[in-house]
Amino acid sequence: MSVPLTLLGLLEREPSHGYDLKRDYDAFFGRGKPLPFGQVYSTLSRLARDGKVVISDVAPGSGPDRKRYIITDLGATEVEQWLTQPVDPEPHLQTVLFAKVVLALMLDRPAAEYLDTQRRAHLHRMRELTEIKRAGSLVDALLADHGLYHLEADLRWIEMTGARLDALRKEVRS
Amino acid sequence: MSVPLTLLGLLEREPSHGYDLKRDYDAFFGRGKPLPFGQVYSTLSRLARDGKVVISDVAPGSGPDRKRYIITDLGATEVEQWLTQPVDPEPHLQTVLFAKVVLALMLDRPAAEYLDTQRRAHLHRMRELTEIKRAGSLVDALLADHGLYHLEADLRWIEMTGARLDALRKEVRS
DNA sequence: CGAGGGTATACCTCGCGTATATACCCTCGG
DNA sequence: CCGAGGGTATATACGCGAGGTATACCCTCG
Repeated sequence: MSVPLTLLGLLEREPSHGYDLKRDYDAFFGRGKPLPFGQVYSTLSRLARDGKVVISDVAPGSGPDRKRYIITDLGATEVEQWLTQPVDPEPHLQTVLFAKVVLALMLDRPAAEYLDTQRRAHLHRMRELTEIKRAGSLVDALLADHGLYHLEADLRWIEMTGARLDALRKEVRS
Repeated sequence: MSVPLTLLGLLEREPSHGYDLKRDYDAFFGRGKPLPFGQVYSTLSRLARDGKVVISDVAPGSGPDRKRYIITDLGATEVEQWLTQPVDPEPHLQTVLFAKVVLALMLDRPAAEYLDTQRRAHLHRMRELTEIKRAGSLVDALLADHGLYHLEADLRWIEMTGARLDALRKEVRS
């Protein structure tokens, strides 16, 4: 998810310190997978080392001193480029599902059954996501839809692969 | 892509040594992203450390001595479980695309333009994948289809998100 | 005074990648 | 025909970032 750039982006809103950044990150991007503290601070120190943020001042708060980080011009440029440049769309033709199917065929396991199990797991998760979408905010709905679309994509692929298992087995066993 | 389990799976076919494993991996799963040597050997030593493979013998070949690795019962069990259990379907509602859109809205950037750029990049890659699918083997076609389905999923999401930018901005700015 | 929350650091393991070492084989110029 | 390079097979060493756990520190409040 590119934690460094996300934190830089949050810092471009306003200067902040580690703990608050973690909270903001969790609120906007965490979605059930909170950012570990260790990663916040190690990322911040790498950003500081590379001149993308600087420590503006150190203020006593409740607990250890807070270090307020400010984004630099270099950091702002980096955020700008990251936002401007598109994500590289599916650059490596690799997927765990495919690896499992190929290995199952190599090892003479029931690949069709495995695909079926996977299909059920996908359908189950789709029901969960549908519920999240129904009950949640707009953000929840958008993220749930993203998941749903991709799960549908997987399902289509599972169907197609299931229909070609015999041919695939021949290609893999050579 | 779970390199450790893929290598374990290849080792279940027959005992082998690092170099050959790398070649098999590249042939079946690499797809333009070859496995670096360093990762092969460090993964193998972790597998050995954890008792999932053992070194059966050391034989001179052309070059340094080859260490032949054999999968253990523990390792075979692990492969079995990995193949049997479905991949966890989209467990964390997180995506770089979403993060970029949210940050663009926070920072008052033209999110709609960014989405448009992303759409073009996706369409471009889809043409590439279509060509790969047309020209390649069955394996290539399956992997290309996987990519294509997921790119379509992204496109749908991009369209929907583009249509909801105003509402999303309100939710993010609060 | 002790519990709990805010805030930070230290440290560990992986994944991933580059660079280097080592041994053998082939070829080609002197 | 010999030896110096160059290619290939095989392995190790090292470096960096991601991700996560454990711990230290200090304040507040019951």
